[in-house]
Amino acid sequence: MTTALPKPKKETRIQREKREVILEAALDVFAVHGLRGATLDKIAAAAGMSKPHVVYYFGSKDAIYTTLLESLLERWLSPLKDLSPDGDPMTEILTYIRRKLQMSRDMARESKLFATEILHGAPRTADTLSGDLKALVDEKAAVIAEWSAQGKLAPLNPHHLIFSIWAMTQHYADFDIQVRAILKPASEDDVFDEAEAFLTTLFSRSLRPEAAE
Amino acid sequence: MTTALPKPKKETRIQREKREVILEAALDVFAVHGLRGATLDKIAAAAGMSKPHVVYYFGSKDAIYTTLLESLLERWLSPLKDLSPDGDPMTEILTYIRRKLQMSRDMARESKLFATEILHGAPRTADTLSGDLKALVDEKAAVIAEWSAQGKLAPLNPHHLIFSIWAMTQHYADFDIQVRAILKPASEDDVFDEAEAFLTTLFSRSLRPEAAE
DNA sequence: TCATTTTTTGACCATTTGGATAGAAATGCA
DNA sequence: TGCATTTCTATCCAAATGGTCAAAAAATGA
Repeated sequence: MTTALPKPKKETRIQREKREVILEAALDVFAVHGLRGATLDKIAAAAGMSKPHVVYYFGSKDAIYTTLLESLLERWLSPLKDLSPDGDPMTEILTYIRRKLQMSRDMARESKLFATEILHGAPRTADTLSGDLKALVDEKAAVIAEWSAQGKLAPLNPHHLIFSIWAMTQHYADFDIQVRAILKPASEDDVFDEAEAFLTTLFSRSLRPEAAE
Repeated sequence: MTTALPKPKKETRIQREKREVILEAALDVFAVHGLRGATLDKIAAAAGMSKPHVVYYFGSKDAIYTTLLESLLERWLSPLKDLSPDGDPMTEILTYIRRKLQMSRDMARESKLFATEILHGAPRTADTLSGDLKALVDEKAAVIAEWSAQGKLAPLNPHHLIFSIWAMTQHYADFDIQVRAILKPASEDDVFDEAEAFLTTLFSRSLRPEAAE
């Protein structure tokens, strides 16, 4: 993001493209090897350019990693942001689950990137977690709690409900190796179709207002 | 590693103790930094001995990691192994969930170790996953399916049920940083007590026979 | 066109790190 | 006690790796 103060200096087309190629290649490498396991050589090879060239565009391996994390965060959280207090409660939550599962299917590398980061202590995401992310989750948890209070959903701890949706949907991306080793599915799609049916059943049974005891 | 053929050579007490100290220290380091991020120096420092000494007992960093993985696997899977076809279905499953959650509380480092391993492609666990683990899961899934067929549980894809239990319980160990950043709990225990209540409610509602639609 | 800027890389460097060597200290055993 | 084995570490080495440098090649603009 150009600070625009000394030199607005529009980013050239070639710069935008090269940075994009590097980020794409780095995502591949980081998702498989993690930050420490990824090397500039591997990233450069995956991007089809020399190592100094990669450094020329980003300055350091760490900068690539940080840039990736930041640029993905927005897209990563958008399904939760879209959960609307004005919609039908059950529909809103089931839609959120489906969209999150869809992201595990389409953005498995990104999911693994975040998972590794948090697993290793989130050294460069800690602020976001207890700042923006906490605020977002608290806001949506309040929406869900309100739905429960109005009798539109069975009562269920809303924070843990959100955690459980994260855990279960991301599981299919982060631990895909294990899931596939056990299910031995004919196609990748089978897993996600089954998962969607399972999650829909699980949560609709638990959240139907009559389900309360 | 003595091949044990020419000399059975009973392991001395000091050997057993030192190896134990090293494994304990290595678990600390691997859980935080992953295989690549962990260095022999860090492990040696954590174990309170010199680097060559660590190598003397295990031969290589990789050997320590592999030994850890193997020696933990048994304990890791024991709660699922104990799920008995002869017990009360709902009790068996809720007990399994509670024991698995207990393990996330007491063995967070081990959970992170496995998570990182699988996340990065399970290069040295792939055989176990599609062999012993698959067999175990298939066996227990069959038990659950049978319970459903007998009308003792609401029908629910048993494989995905097991996945969901893994995902949700391990989430509290693997992503503890994120969970704590959002909940800001007064004590660690609060999180797990809430989680146990949540999971019990979620699964008992979904599995009660009447819950089927 | 030709000077200037940007893009690209081969060669190189310093640090980190896994691990080997050799020998010192401790221990066990006759 | 004295020899053999085990335990332990200081030191060193080679490979891997993040990053620099100088200079070539390509693009840009007057």
